[in-house]
Amino acid sequence: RRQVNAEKRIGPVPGIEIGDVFQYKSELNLVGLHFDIMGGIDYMNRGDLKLATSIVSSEGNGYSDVFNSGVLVYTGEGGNVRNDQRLVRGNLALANSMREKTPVRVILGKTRVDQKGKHYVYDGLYLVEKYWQERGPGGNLVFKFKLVRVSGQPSVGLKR
Amino acid sequence: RRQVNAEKRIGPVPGIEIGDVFQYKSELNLVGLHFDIMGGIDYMNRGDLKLATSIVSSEGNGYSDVFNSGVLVYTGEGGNVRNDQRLVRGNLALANSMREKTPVRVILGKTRVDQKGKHYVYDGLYLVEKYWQERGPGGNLVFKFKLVRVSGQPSVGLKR
DNA sequence: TAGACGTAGA
DNA sequence: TCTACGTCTA
Repeated sequence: RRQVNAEKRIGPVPGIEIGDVFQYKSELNLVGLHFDIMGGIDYMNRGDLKLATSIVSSEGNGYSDVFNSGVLVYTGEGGNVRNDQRLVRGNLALANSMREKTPVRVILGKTRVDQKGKHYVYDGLYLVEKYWQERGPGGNLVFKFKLVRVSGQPSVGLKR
Repeated sequence: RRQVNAEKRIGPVPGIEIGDVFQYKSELNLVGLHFDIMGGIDYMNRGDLKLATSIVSSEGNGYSDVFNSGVLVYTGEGGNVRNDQRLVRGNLALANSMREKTPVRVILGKTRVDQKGKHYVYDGLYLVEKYWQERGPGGNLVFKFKLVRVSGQPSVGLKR
């Protein structure tokens, strides 16, 4: 019993298709889509450079991500009402992914219809187009990352 | 993608053998051994009666469970340094299981050799022999449940 | 809406 | 050691 895809990688994961649905975030770990069992941003090292591998955009956690037709504005991690987010860890990895033009897997966490927990839909590869800082609801600085879906990928369509 | 054994039950779970090892607590959920993804005590209703289905005894969480040759002294749930544990939820279910003589699946959570997380070993069916209250390290009342392994089951032996 | 013995990587 | 957008049941 080891994960099928135990290796962290950038880009598609063999055997996983766009629109695949997972019941638990831990399943994302098992199949190799997203190894960070709690965090929303997963990344790996290429030499000394942290590069993002995948992000999970979860509904209803107060992060006010914006998702529309292949464009996702994703809120960075860390910080709180009294502390600004810093360009480290996952935030740094996303910034590097922009510079290096490496794709990021996007998984959308959606509240179930019965409101019990979430399910997760793999939405394919995105590129980080830009990022900036803005004030969060508590007044602290948060990072925002604009990701744009790589064209030519099948739409999720009815499976979602 | 639904769990293989989606039905809560008392007693053995089809397809699961003593000594089976699981890498994540969420896998216990997937296979139907233990549905409560966070809690240590899982239970179900038989009519109005809560009965325990399974417990996870995790090393290193400060619960000072005692495990020796088929006898487990398991600490109840709830309470804290300022509040006594109450005979509700999982604690109540274990007490009822004693009275009704219904078996409880026991899963042992063991810290990995590399100290990174835990793995979980199914140890078979136990019966609650007695329970009592005692003072925890913080002075509050906690429940202790003495469970005894049902005889005639294969030993875990080398698989563990 | 609260409560529950969490987990893996940096 | 700390951090990380947790998740399900009653």
